Formats: sequence, structure tokens, C-alpha cells
Amino acid sequence: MTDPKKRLDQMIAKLRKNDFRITPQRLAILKILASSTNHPSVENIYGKVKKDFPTTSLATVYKTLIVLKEIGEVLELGFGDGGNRYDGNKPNPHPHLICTGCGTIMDPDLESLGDMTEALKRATGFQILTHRLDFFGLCPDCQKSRSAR
Amino acid sequence: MTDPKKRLDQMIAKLRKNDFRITPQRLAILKILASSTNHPSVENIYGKVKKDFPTTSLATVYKTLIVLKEIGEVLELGFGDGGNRYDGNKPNPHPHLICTGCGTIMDPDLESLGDMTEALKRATGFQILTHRLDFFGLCPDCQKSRSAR
DNA sequence: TTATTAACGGATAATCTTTATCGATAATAA
DNA sequence: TTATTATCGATAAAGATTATCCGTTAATAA
Ligand SMILES: [Mn+2]
Ligand SMILES: [Mn+2]
Ligand SMILES: [Zn+2]
Ligand SMILES: [Zn+2]
Repeated sequence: MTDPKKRLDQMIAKLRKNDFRITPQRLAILKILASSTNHPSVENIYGKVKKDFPTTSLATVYKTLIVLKEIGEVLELGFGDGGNRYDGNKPNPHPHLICTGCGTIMDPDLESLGDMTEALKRATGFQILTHRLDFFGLCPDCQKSRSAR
Repeated sequence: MTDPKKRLDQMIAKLRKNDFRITPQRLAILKILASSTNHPSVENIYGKVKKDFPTTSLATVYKTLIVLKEIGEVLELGFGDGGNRYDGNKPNPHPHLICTGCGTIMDPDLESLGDMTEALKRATGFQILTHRLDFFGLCPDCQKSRSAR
């Protein structure tokens, strides 16, 4: 995990560089994203921000995420069903390991997909800009609770 | 590409086996999915079905897709924005190459992710059931039209 | 062939997440 | 400190998918 303080500084610097303002609500959202390793949802972020700023609107969370996506400081994981999840600690594309039982999302240690990407470029002529790799399954805990019943 | 006729027979057999009925509308949808290699959207399927059965409802397309997902005879590719895309010719998980310019989705030839999956199982204890791998970029045509302006 | 019955089709309402809108407010620079 | 706008908060709107309801029909067996 990247040091949350360092990530926060990176995010702030990038916002300043692109002429975005640092508001208290925004800063609170940045802190949550920089330090979380559990890929929070919008509702999750919203709930935490409201502890410090009770009047915060859900739209503010969404709008901040849109800005962070624009400048590449958060990785959005969209799923067909339910809400998106966000990784602000590690904003560049990387594989994820998702438990369909409890919703946990982890960052596994895996070598990159560089070789595969290169082969694709040569074979298809595509200019590949990004990728997404998700593995779905059941975490050890959910395997237990499933076999228990 | 798998032979569309063979895929159609597989889909019909699987539906029968699970006590689902083969209706004219359903059959039309199956044929489209079995023979298409361009990962059609719901609207795309809907438009084609209406040529033969003008009274078909959009809900019927959705309901048929839900059934096919249940029995594993179609692969759903959900994206955060816009509608889903479907692969009925190749229903098992496989990588996709997606042009963000024109929306084309292709099935590239790539060796499997078997090694990566095994390593993940050992390292994390997860029971991995499925995966998804998408590469995003610009197809050769879209690269040209972009550089032209 | 006909009767039976549960599944299906069509129409549309409801749901859910995300985005758009807009007046009020506050961050930033001069 | 003041002026300029980006941003906030509240809420409406959009868009895709699912739920609901009831008349119809495919599948099965008598
Ligand atoms: Mn991650
Ligand atoms: Mn495919
Ligand atoms: Zn789990
Ligand atoms: Zn293209």
C-alpha cells in the first residue's frame, strides 16, 4: 500500500496543477480515498464524509470523483449491478480479486499484463490505452460460511 | 467463431434441459446471439427481433437474457456507462478488445489466464469462479479519423 | 386431438445509480 | 479586502434494468 500521506499530497498537487480548488469537503474525500485499501463505494465515502461535514451532498461526492477520474487520481471499478467501487490509493489499472459473497475487493500481487498487451498491439493494430482484469470468486471466509449451511 | 448452427442447438438443448420453453421470440433472440460475433447490445438485439416479430417487447429481450445468463449460455459484458453487450457465440469468459472510439468489441486470440488464476488461488485461498479481462483503446480506423482532424 | 397448466409475452410502472441544473456560497488571486 | 468563478447543496432528470400484472400460449399427457 502506498503511504496515504504521500498519496494525499499527490492528489492535492494534481488538483492544484489543473486549477481545481481544495475545499474542505473535497479534502475529506481525498483523505478517505488516499488511505482506504478496501475499494469503497460512493455510499461508503458519503457516509464517512458526513461524519465531519454533515451537510455534504451525495452529488458532491460524485462530482469530486468525476474530477479525480479526469486527472487520473482515482481508479473507478464499475460493475453492471449495484454501485461502483473506487481505488484512490492505487489509481493506475491493476488486477482485482473480488468476493461475490461479501463484496470484498482486494489488490492481489500479480505480474503485469505487459507481454499480453504488447502481443495484442502487434496482432490487431489497436492503440491500447488501458485495461481491466477482475477475478471473481469466494474468499476463504465466505467458503466456510457457505459450507456451514 | 463457433458454428452458429451448433451454438443454437447447444442453447436450445440447455434451455430444454432446464425446463424453459422455446417460444418464437426466444428462438429469434437465440439465433441472433448464436450467430453474432460483434457483441450486440440489448437495443441491437431488440431491433433485429422486431423485424420478424414487430410486437416484441424490450422486456422480453431482457428476460431472455436473464435466463441465458442463469444457464451460462451467454456472456454479459457490463460497463459502467451505457448498456451491456453480449456474447452468445462464445459464452465462457474470455478477453475482449474494446475500441472506445466506435464501440467495437472483438475477441482477440490470447493464451488463457490459467497460470495467473492458479497462482492467485494458492496465494489467497480464494475459490476463483470466473474472471474478466478487457483491453481498451482505439482501433486502426479510429486512430486514422482522430489524426485527421 | 384436446384439455390442462405453468411459463411466457407485452405493456408499463418502479427502481436504482449517476448526471444535470441552478441559485447560494466560498476558495483563490489580485 | 474585494472580485471572480468554481464549487456546494438540494433536487430534478436521465438512462438502464427489473418488477408487476394479466391475457396468451407452449409443452405435456389423457
Ligand atoms: Mn485496487
Ligand atoms: Mn467475446
Ligand atoms: Zn467473501
Ligand atoms: Zn474504433
